Order: sequence, then structure tokens, then C-alpha cells
Amino acid sequence: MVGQNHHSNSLNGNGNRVTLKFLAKQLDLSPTTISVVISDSPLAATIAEKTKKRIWEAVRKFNYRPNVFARYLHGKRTYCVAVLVPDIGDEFSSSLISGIEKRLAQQGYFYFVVSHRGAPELIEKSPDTLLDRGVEGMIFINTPLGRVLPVPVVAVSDITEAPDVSSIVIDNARAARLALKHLRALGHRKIAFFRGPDGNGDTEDRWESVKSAAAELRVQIDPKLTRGLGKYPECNDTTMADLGYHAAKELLKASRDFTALVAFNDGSAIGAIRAFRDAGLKVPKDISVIGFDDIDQAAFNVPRLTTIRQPLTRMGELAASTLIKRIEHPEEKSAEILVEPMLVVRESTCALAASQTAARNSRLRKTTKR
Amino acid sequence: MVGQNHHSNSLNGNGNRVTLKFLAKQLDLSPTTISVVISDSPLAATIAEKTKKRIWEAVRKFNYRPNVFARYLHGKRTYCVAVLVPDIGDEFSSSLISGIEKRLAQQGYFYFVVSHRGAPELIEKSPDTLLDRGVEGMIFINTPLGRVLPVPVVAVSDITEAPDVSSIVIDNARAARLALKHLRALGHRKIAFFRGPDGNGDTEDRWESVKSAAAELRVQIDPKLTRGLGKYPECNDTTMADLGYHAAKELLKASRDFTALVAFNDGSAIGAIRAFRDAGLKVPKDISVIGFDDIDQAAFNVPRLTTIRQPLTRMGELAASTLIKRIEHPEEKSAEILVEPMLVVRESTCALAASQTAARNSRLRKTTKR
DNA sequence: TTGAAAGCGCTACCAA
DNA sequence: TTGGTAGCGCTTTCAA
Repeated sequence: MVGQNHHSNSLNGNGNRVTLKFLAKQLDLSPTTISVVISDSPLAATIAEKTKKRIWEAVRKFNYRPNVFARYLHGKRTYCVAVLVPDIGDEFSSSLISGIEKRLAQQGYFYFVVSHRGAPELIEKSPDTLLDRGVEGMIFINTPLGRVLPVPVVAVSDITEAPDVSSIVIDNARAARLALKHLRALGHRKIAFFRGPDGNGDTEDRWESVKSAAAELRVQIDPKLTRGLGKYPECNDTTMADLGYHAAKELLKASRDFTALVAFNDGSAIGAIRAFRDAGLKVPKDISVIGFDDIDQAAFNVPRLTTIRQPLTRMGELAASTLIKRIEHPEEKSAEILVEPMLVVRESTCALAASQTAARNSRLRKTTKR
Repeated sequence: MVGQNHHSNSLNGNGNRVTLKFLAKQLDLSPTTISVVISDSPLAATIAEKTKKRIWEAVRKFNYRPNVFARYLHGKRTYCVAVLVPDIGDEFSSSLISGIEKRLAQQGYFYFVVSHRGAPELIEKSPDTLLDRGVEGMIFINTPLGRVLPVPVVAVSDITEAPDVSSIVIDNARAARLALKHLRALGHRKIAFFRGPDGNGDTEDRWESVKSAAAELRVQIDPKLTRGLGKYPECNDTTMADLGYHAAKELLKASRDFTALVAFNDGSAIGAIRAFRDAGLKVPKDISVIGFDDIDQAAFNVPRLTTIRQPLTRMGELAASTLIKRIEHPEEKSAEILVEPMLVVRESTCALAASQTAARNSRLRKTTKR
């Protein structure tokens, strides 16, 4: 029958489960004494060294492992948290989770991950199931949280600002300014934009930031030159590169009167570059492209991607340590943690030199005819 | 105090935990009756419809949620498994996990993931900790399993063939033949090779397969033209692209007398392409490059990557469903499951035309002088 | 058709 | 310095 041997305890030679009671009998001590020693409770100090040694020896000998569930029953800590994410597979999430996992492991925590692919029903129900399973806290990555949870919550790139949620967010205002200033300094004025997918936690903030930065630097945002990247949850069925690829194609169909693109992230930037090349356009010569995130592949792309770096792994670590801090010190207040972006100049952007303009225009004309 | 409110049950209006006992009192029934109904045990059939209805209503009204840990204590199923992987962040693992998670979620399973970054001690200890936490099975991705576990195990791209482990592996013999045949058909004879990192579960098998395929198709494997990609766990500190990048640079330093590269996977192929371009070489004109896997970014790379596809997401799904099958039907035997690879021709390989050879040679000479 | 009682393995309290 | 006892919340006989 299924479920028969799901008890974790080892068996001793006689096929008996090795429990506290069993150990107690072997050692001729009471279960209490052993429990105290093994769980290293304050009382352990009062137990004779010799007894302790005997106990530990028996533990090793019989390979005793305390039953975790029996412990949980007493409301003890589970050292278990959960990570909710739209899709575990994309570059953004996986870098983040990589950082989360690293810190969590260091501190001896386990974690469940549920990737909901944007399904509202999963997003709604998962927290309860996770709570049932004893998680002591949750990290929401790009996932809307509809209600107050009885455990600490840290949000990364989140949508809704539920009260009492610590959130880790990139300073989008600064990020946008960095991107636009760079392009502006290179002489670009006709700039196209990708707006993120509706429902993505960074989309609104980033877009507003881009708009302010544009206003500040006096670059026009032409609706003809801006494209959205779909919306959740549908956009989850594909990759960011694919979204960027198609958005770029549409862009080209509508207009070729731009010299640079500010993508929503590196994935969409890479897709866009692919589309531009397919249209016979050179990046950066004809069109400069800048992304956000600095995912691993950005540095190996052809051309190497200029981007606004978000330290994703570090953000993951930060999310995890913030969560742990809140779990272990519930009295401390939560706060928003701003992460500083950084401009990484590589090869996908270049100056719009006057000399290049003629060649570029001819190429544009040529390709337009196709 | 920490750990006070980690019980999952909801509270009722008076701050009491909603337990079976509580419900029983409300309904003036015994806990037994309620338990039987709620856990839908065979006995439930003998309970009056009306009683059942009353019970379910109360469950809803008080938002009763059975305490999972109390249940586990009785050796009931946990519907929880574990996934062990070197690094959750790379393209290979994350696609795989994406598939695993999808199938698992469909079947109502939760999972822990532990990414051990190749640390032998973690690999050694994790299974026990996971067992303690009640996992009913484990999936090992590219992770050596040193011993027999008391729960079903499925290995993907595994190293050691422990007995009674179901493994999902790509048909490397076929994959290698596909790759070499393709190159051979394009006229390539001087071919360079990347051998995978030592310790990677596919390295040996793939390499042996490459050697046989080479022998079969009469292409020489020149030691000067083959490069390893480091070894575990060190190679885990970086990306496959980076590994490929450096291997390609070394390769060029040693010899330029090759017209094609069979990389170990797409990541290393992409890195190699980057290195070739940096050396002024064109892909595929000067050097054709073929990868393995067909990761998401392969299709957006410049040039689009020709590769031997492993259906990673499907392999993940397969791993999960195999594991579940073995959990739920322990009597069935485990077996190795071979997955068929497929050649995907894109832009990174091309024919070694006689006409190109002259131009190519001159380019090679030029770049060699640098 | 329902209920009482005995645990699952552990911890906590109080007594010795 | 140690042990007895009473649960944690649930399931599972067995009895009513």
C-alpha cells in the first residue's frame, strides 16, 4: 500500500523504527532526557556530560533521526519557506531564485517553489496550501498578493503593494535616467520603447520612470515608436526574446524613423536585435539597443548587450535574508529596499555620428523597399 | 517567541484554533465522524448524507484546514518530492525543472529543490534531510547518487547508475551521429570538439558517442582540436557560455586548422561563437558551430544556432510522471528511458564550399598574425 | 450510522 | 540531574 513507509525514521536491526522511545529503552533513560539533549533545549545544560555522550553515541549507532512532523505538531519551527513565481524557467526568475536559494541554504532553510504561470486560481490558493505545509514565510516574485498573510512576505518586482510586505525593487527612476542619458549622450533623439507586459511588477514603474526621464531630457516619446510586450498571463507562454522579436517587427512595420530602442529587459532586447538583423539593419550601427537586467547571456550576445544592470542574484540573496530576518525578528518593521541599477556599456549602443547617418539612411531606404 | 504561530489552522472568532475537536463540538458529532468524512475514507460511505452536508458546511464556515503534520504522523502521504540539481539557474536545469514542476503541479505534488552547486557534502546529506521532511521520491538532475534510497528515484542526465533508479537520458549515440553526419555532409573534415565538464552526467556518454560516430564517419578526432570544459564542481561557478568562450580561445591559440566545432551544448556553443567573432572569424562562414540541447536562446542567437535538440521541458515532464508512477505503483520496475534527439538546422553551420576556402584561408592567415 | 479510546513520535511541564 | 505525564491534531480500530 502506498504511504506505508513514508516515515523517515530509520529501522534498527530488528525492523523496529528508531524512535525516542526505542532509544530510551536501549539507554535505559527516559525519552524526555534524550529529547532535551537532542533538541539542545536550555535544559540540556543540566544533563551530565557522560549521559549526553552516551546519548549521542546511541544516536549515531542507531542512526536516529527525529521525526520532523511530530516536532511540527508542537508548533516548532519548520525552517521552510516558499517562493512564488510566474515561471521558474526564465532568465530573470532563475537568477533571482539562484540567489534566494543560496542564502536560504546557508541559513538552513528549505523552500517550496510554486510557479503559477500567471494562473489566478493558483495564485489565490497556493498561499493557503503552503501555509498548511508549514512555511514560515514567502517570497513573491512578480506575483500579485491579494491579501494579508499570517507570515512575513517579501516581494520582488511585485505588483500590488500589500501592507506589511517588504519589497525589493530596483530604482527604476534612476535606471530609466541612466538609459536615456546614455542614449542621449550618444546623440540619439528618435528613440523607440518597449513597455513591459501588462501585469508584470516592473512594467508600470519602469514605464512611468521612462516617461519622466524622457521629459527631463527632452526626448519625445512617440506612441508610434512604443510597443507593449503583451500581458500576463498569456505572455508567459513564450520567452521575452520572442516577445521582443515580434514587437520589433511590428515596430519596423510602423516606422523606421528611430535610431535607438530602449527595451523592457535584456530578453526583449535580444529578440529585438534578432529582428533588426533579419530586416537587414545593423545593431548598433543603424539602431542602438539597450536592455535592462544584465542577464548572463547579455555579455555573450552578438553584439554584446549594453544594459542597465540589476544585480539579480544579489537581489535574490537580499530577498531571502530580509525574509529570514523578518521570520526571526517579527517585531522589526518591513520596508521597501531600493536596489541601485548600473549602466553597463557594451556593444549594442553607439554614437549617432553625423558621418554614419548617410550610410544608415541608404540602408534604411534599401531595406524598406523589400 | 518565534514558532508560536506556525500552526496552519485558521482561528475562529474567539481565537481558538479550528481543529477537528472544535468542529466536533460545534456540530455535536465526534471527531471520528468528521475525520472520516473529510479524509474521504472508505467508511465515509456509511455516513448519512445529511451529516456529511452539515460537516462540509461547517468546514467552509470555519475555514477548517486539517493539520498536515498531524496527518503525516500516521504515515499518510505527503505528496511531496524533491529535485536535486547543481544549479537551478542555468538554461538546461531551468527548462528541465520547468517541465518537472508543470507535471508535478498537475498531479497535486509539491516539491523541494536543493541546488548543491556540486558540493559533495550537500549531495551526501540532502537526501536524508529531504527524507526527514517526508518526500516520497526524488529527481536527480546531473547529480551523483551514491547509495540506495528508500524512495523512488528518477535521474536525468545522471552520473552513477545506482540500481533501481529510473533514468531519463538522451540517445547520445544518435545525437552524436546526427551532429557529425550533418557536418560531414556539409563537407567538414577538420572538426574541433568540446568535451563536457568532468563530472557532468552527459559528458562521458556523449564523448564516447562522439568518438564512435567519428570513427564510423571517418572523421579524425585530433587531441589538439579538442577541449574539455573544466570539471565539477568548479565549473559551476560560471556559465556554460563562459566556459565555451575560454575553451574556444584556447583552441584558437593551439590551432586554426579546423572548419567546424561540435560543442558540448548550446551554452558552450554560444560562448565559442562569441570567441570566434572576437578573433575576427565568421560563423558559419569560417567556422561552423553546432550545439546540443536547443535552449530557448538558441533560436535568437546571432547566428541562430544549429543544434541537436533535447526536448528539455518534455524530459522534465517525463521525469516527473515517471517518478509519480513509481511512487504510486512501487511494484512496477524502473527502466531507462531513452529520449530521441533531433537535428535542428539553423544558421551556425554551412557548407564548406571550395570557393569559400580561399577567402577563408586568407582571413585565417590575417587573424593569425595578430 | 456514529463514537470512544488508543496511539503516531515528540516536547513541555512539573515533580523527584 | 533525571523521569512521569499530558498533550499537539489527527486516524484507526473496535464497539455501540
